[in-house]
Amino acid sequence: MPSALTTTQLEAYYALTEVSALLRHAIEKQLRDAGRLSYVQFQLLTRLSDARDGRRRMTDLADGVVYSRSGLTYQAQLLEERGLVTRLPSPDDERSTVVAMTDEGRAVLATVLPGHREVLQELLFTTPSTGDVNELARILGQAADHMRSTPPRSASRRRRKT
Amino acid sequence: MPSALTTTQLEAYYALTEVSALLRHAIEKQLRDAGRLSYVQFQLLTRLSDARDGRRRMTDLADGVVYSRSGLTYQAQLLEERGLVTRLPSPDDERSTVVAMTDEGRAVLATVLPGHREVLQELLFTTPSTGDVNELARILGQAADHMRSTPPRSASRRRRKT
DNA sequence: TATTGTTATACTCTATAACTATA
DNA sequence: TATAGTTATAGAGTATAACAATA
Repeated sequence: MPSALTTTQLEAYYALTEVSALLRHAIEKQLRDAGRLSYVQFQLLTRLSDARDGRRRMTDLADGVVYSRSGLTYQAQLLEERGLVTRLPSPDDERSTVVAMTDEGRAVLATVLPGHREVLQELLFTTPSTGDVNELARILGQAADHMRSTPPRSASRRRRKT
Repeated sequence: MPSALTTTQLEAYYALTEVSALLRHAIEKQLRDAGRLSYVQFQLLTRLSDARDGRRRMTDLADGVVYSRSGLTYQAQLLEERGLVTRLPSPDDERSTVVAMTDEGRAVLATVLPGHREVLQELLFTTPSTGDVNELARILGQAADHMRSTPPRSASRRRRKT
C-alpha cells in the first residue's frame, strides 16, 4: 500500500496538471493557426533545428519524443509531404533514415516561433518571478532527469519475438 | 516582436514539458491497466468523487477539463455504459444533465487510486524536497490561476450563430 | 434569443503487429 | 539474430456543426 500524498503534493500535482494542459492547449492552437503544425511536428522541427547540420536519424528523433516508431514515421511523412523535411537512407548505416530539414522547414519554423514565445510569455511566464523561474527549472529539471532514467516498470520497448 | 526567452525560462519550459509528458504517459498506462480508464474518465470520476453528493452537472464537469462539450458527452457515455455513472435530467433546470457516480464507479476509482499514487511517488515526488514541493505548488498554483483567468485571445467558446 | 446537451460526422493521432532490409 | 524503419490496420479521442429542448 503506497503512502498517501500530502496536501501540498496534491496541490503541486493538480497545479502541474492544469498548467501543462492549458499551456499545451494554447500552444497547439497557436501552432495550428500559424503554421498548420501539430505539436509533435513542431517538436521534430525544433529538434532538427537544434542539430548543427539540421539532420537527425529517426531513432535519435524518437528519443525524447515519447511516441512509437510508427507514430514518428507518420509525422515525418506528413512533414515530408509538405516539403519541410527530406528523408534519405544514412550513408553510414543503410538501415537508418536521416531526416533533414529543408529551407521551407526552417521558414515555417521561423514563422511560428514568435507566436510561440508570445504564448509562453503571456501564459507561463507572467506570474513567476525570476527566482521562481530558476526554482522551476531546477526542481522540474531534476524530476525530468529522474523520470528519464526510470524505465517503465514493465519495460517493453519492443516486443520480444515470441 | 515578442522578447526572446531567457535561458532559464527555456530550461523551465522544457523541463515542464518533459515532466508532464512522461508523467501523463505513465499515468495513462497505469489507469488503463488497472481499471481500463482513460485519463479523462479518471478525471471525471475524481471530480465526481470530490463532490459532496457525488453529482455534478455536465457544464460544471466541463469547466476545468479542457475538452469540448461533445467530447465530454462521449466520455460520459462510455462511463455510463460501464455503469460507473448515471445521467439524469436536472430537477432544477431541465436543460441540464446531472452526472452521478455509482457504487461501481466508486469501486473502480478505489481500485485504481493506490497505483496512481504509486506512480506519482515514484516519478514525480522522488527527487524534490518538501520545500521544493511547496515551491512547486506555489509557483505553479499561481500560474494556473493566471492561465485559468486568461481567456484565449480569440475567445470563441461557442461559435456565434451566423 | 441564449443556454444545455446530444448527435452525426470527419479527421487526427497513436499503437500493435507484420514485414523488409541491413548489420 | 538484432536493429532500423515502414506499412497496414484498427481503435480511441477530439472538434465542428447541426439539432432539440428548455429558460
